[in-house]
Amino acid sequence: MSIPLAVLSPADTAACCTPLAAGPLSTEQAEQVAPLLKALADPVRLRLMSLIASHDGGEACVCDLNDAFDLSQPTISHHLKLLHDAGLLDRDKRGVWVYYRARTAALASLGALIGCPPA
Amino acid sequence: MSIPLAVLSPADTAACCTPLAAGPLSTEQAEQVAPLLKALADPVRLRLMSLIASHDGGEACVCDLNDAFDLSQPTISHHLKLLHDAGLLDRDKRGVWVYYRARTAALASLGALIGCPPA
DNA sequence: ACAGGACATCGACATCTGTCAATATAGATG
DNA sequence: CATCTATATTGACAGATGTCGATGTCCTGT
Repeated sequence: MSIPLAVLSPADTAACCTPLAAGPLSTEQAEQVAPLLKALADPVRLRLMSLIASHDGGEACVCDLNDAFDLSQPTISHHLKLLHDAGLLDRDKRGVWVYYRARTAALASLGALIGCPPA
Repeated sequence: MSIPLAVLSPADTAACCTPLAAGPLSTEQAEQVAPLLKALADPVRLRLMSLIASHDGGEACVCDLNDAFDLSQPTISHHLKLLHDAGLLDRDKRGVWVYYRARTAALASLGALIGCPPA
């Protein structure tokens, strides 16, 4: 199933700069956006996202990610699942390895909703 | 005490567009940013921020905010405290009333870190 | 000084979250 | 098939989080 980003992604929000300040969010909108922020709101998951997003080709193998943390393999797998379930990561299994790719469109929409640097 | 936004606010991040993808976040950076996201990662607090940020003069009285939710007054007070402690809201007591103001600079820095719409 | 209203703090509670060790699954290779 | 390796799932547990009712604090009028 695809990720419902309708709240975030319409072209008019691309006009940029704190739609948060553009008008009160509806309860429904808030309840759709909060889970995305919650998925990002953890130091480990933030680092995972930045590691993946900044990796060559915009994707990274789990095997590389495990080594970057002082955490157990199941814990990393758990965080990756949360990010994937939230729609912030795409998953691609190739042979024995699994590659995750950052959904930059989702990140951009989220960032735009929170606030952009004032032109 | 002032809020440490050094991780976010230097002018070079204003260049915009997913610094998340610009390079791996350090553990320290991730641990500084995550609490800000965590403060925002709740439907009630998201609505509070948008209500305050979009209110006349960029500030709102608690008395108005309480009415906008189906929650007890202590609960709203609690959420406001979290946002204030995270550095996303300024607090200003005037007489019997307390006014909260959105820290748009903090929001903009956060938004820029997560991602902006590709130019 | 007193009473009333606006907001914060406290204590309690159920639920959610991050972590691990143990185990399962699935693909590659002998 | 048997085995090894990479990743996911499960079960358990300590600690964090959202909510409330009760109570405290501080300002303003009377």
